[in-house]
Amino acid sequence: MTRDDPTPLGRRDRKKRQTRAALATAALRLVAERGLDQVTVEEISEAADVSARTFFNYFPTKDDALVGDPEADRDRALRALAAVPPEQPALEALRRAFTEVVDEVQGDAELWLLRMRVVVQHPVLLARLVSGNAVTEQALVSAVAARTGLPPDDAYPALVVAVAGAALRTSMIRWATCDGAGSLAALLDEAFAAVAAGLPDPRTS
Amino acid sequence: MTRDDPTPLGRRDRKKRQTRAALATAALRLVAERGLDQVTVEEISEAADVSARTFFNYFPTKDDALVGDPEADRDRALRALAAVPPEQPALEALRRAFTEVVDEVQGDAELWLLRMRVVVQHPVLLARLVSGNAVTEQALVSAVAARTGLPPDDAYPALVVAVAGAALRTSMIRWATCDGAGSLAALLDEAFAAVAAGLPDPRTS
DNA sequence: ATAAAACTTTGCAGAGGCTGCATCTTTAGC
DNA sequence: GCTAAAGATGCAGCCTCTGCAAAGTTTTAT
Repeated sequence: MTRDDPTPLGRRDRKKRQTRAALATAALRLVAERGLDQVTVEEISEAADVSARTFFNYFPTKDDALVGDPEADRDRALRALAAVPPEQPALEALRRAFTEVVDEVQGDAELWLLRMRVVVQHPVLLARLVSGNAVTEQALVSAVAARTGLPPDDAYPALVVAVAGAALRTSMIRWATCDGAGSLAALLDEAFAAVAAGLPDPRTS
Repeated sequence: MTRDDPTPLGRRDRKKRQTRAALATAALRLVAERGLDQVTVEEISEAADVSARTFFNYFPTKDDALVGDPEADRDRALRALAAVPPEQPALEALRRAFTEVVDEVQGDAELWLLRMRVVVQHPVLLARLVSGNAVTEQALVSAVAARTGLPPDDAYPALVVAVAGAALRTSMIRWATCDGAGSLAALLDEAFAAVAAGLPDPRTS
């Protein structure tokens, strides 16, 4: 009758995840209430019931506690991208890869809505959210270059990835400003459709 | 025989510009040599022959000394955008606005090549370069919304602006990685043409 | 020319972000 | 249980950035 534990993690790793989550949510909650500069690391740590020093064992920066875990998202996106058959055009492949990420986001809607609210009110963080993608972006560019077989100095891979990223970003912001009403995936599809159509001026439609 | 001074600035403003430029170039040079974390504000200030305290009278942040003057670029872009007749589609209007900015960049090629080299090696700065645009972007979104007459909650303006920004960013990085060989304006036009065509997969052409 | 006004530079003190190191506690594996 | 690895904590210290007040300099008005 003993089922496989869905999480083969020991108590130690469980506690780590727990502490990390506690710090992240405490940070988001406090910053949402008071603003970025009115919250110190010490206050965040206290809210999560750990020492201030421990905070920096989990996040290299105060900001990093607010923007989530870009590495996880990157891995997810890369795996999803690799799963799309190479015959598919790059833009469509990226749309599918991002759909994966977007599903994850909508699964944690509560958390992500709070996060996006905080992020749009503090452009420094928006920057950080994008720069977390700077690493991601490079990986995606390489993947696209490989799948299209283009020479490594071609402009296309970097351009598609950057544009697709722009579509994802605006979709997420739009989703958050509507307080999560509606499907994020649908917004993303709309955005990608508009891009694939060459962004025609809507007046002339 | 007294000609009009081409710069109607007093000695005070001239010195301010001079100091600002000295700080910015010193910062870029030092960071290019040693890396972002191996340069302190005190060293930058010393290289520019002012006190460390004065540095912060010019730039709110060490990073800000490296990314240039986004406000100036924003104003230029907005003015250029306003000058494009409203019948032109939004994407084309943005292309022309950015051409203005790009001309300015290529005018200061030396400085901008150094800046881009520094920026690509420090994603945090890339972030800052983009976030300087976060303010710019909002202004551009409003301008596009106004010129297209779309409802303020429409997704289109934010999407075109973000995508156009992505095209600008990748073009500038591409230009810098080729050490400024070739015309930045030409690269930008290529990128915008690809976007306007819907980013078709280059293999199927 | 001179004095007042306006602005800049600078030093100082201090808060907060962040790191390295040593120590102590908890957990995992035997 | 015992030992070794890993995490948590405290502490000292550097750096970024800000407010304040004391110079010093440029501009303006007389």
